[in-house]
Amino acid sequence: MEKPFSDLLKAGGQAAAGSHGVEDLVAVKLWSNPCWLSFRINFLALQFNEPIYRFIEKEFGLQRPEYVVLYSLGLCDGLTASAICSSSGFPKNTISRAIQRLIDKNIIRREIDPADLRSFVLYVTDEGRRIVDGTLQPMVDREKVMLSGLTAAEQLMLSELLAKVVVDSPNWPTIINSEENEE
Amino acid sequence: MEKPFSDLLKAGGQAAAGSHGVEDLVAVKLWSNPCWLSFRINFLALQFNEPIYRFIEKEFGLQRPEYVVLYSLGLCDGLTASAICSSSGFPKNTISRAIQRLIDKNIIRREIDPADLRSFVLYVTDEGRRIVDGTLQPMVDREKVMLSGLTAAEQLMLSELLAKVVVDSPNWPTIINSEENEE
DNA sequence: GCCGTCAAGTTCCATATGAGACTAAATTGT
DNA sequence: ACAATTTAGTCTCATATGGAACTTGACGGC
Repeated sequence: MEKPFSDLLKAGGQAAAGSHGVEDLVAVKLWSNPCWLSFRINFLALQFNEPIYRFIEKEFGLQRPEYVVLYSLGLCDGLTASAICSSSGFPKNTISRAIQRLIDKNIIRREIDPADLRSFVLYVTDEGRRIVDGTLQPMVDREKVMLSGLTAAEQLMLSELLAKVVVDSPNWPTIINSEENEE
Repeated sequence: MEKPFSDLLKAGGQAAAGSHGVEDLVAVKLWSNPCWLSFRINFLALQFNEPIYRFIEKEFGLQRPEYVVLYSLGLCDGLTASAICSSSGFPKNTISRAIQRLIDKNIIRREIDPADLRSFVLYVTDEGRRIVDGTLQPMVDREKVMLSGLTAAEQLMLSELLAKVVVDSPNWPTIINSEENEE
C-alpha cells in the first residue's frame, strides 16, 4: 500500500526539521494535520501580526484597521476606501471608521473625487508619512527574523511560490458548496 | 548599481506570473511591497479562513474560537485549555469562553485532571466528532483549491519551506525593541 | 509544614467588530 | 429622459474580544 500524496505534503520537511524547540501541540498541528497549509499560514501570520500591531498600537496609538489604511496609502497614495477594503479583506464599515479616526488625528486627509461624487480620495499627510517611516523598519526586520532560518535561495523560492498562489486567487470560488442549496 | 536582494525577493515570481486577474491594489501589495511576506501570508490566511469560518458558523453554529478548540481536540484528544491557547495564539479568556460554550452544547466534555486540580482535560463527544467529520472535507477541499495553481512538486516545496519556518519560530524574539525602554 | 510565588481558569468590563439598514450618487436599460 | 439597479460610504446596534483583576491549586525554599 502506497503512501498517498497528501501524507507526503502534510509531513513535508519533517525529516529535515527534527523536532527540537517547537511545542508539543504545535508539532502535532504541523506534522499530523490534514490542513497543513492553513495551520502554517495562520501560525506565521500570527507570529508576524501580534508583535507588530502591539508595537504600532503602543508607539503610535493606531489599531490594526487604521494601520492597514495608512499602510495601503503609503504604498499607493490617492486610493478610495473601497479599494482598501477589497485588497485588505476588512469590511467597509470597519475601514470607514478607521478612515474617520485617521482624519481626526490628521494622519490622512480626504478630498472629494470630482469624477465620482460618492467617493473620496485619500492622501497621507506629513504626520502620516512620519508614522509609516517609523514602522517600516520594524516590520521589515520582523520579516527578516522570520526568514532567517532559510537560505537566500529558499527565501526566494518561498516568495515565488506564495506569489504564485496569490496570483491564482481570482480563480478560486468564494462560496463553499454546502450539501444542498435550499429554497 | 546592483539590484539589492530585497528587491529580488519582493518581486519574486513577477515575470512568471504576469498580472492577469489580480486586482490593482493587490498587485501593488504583491510586487511593490517591502513587507512581501506578511502581505502574502495574511492574504492567503484570509482567503482560507473567511469562507471556511463562514461555512462552519452557518452550518454548525460555531464561531472561530470554538472551532479552534474543537479542531485541536480532534487532532489530539485530552488537551488542556492552556495547551490550546499557546498553540493557537488566542488569549486564555477567549478560549475559556469557547470551552464553556462547547460544553453547554455537548460538543466536548471536561474531566478534572487528577494530576493537577487546577486544570481540566478536554474530550470530544460523539456530537463533536460528527462536527469535526463534517468540516474536514470542506477544509481540505479549500486547501486543494488554493494549491491548484501549483504543480505537485511546488506544493511539496511550499509545504517544506513553510514547515521549516514554523519550526524555527521558537528562536525568534517576541518583543520588538523600541528605541528606548523607559522607567 | 508554612509562606511567597507561580500557573490554570474564570469573571468583569470597556471597546472593537461586523452584519445589515440606510443615504446619496452613478450607471444601465428601455 | 426616467425608473431600476448598483455602488460608495455611513450609521445603528448587538455581539465578540481581550486586558486586567481575581480565585484556587501547585510548587519551591527553608
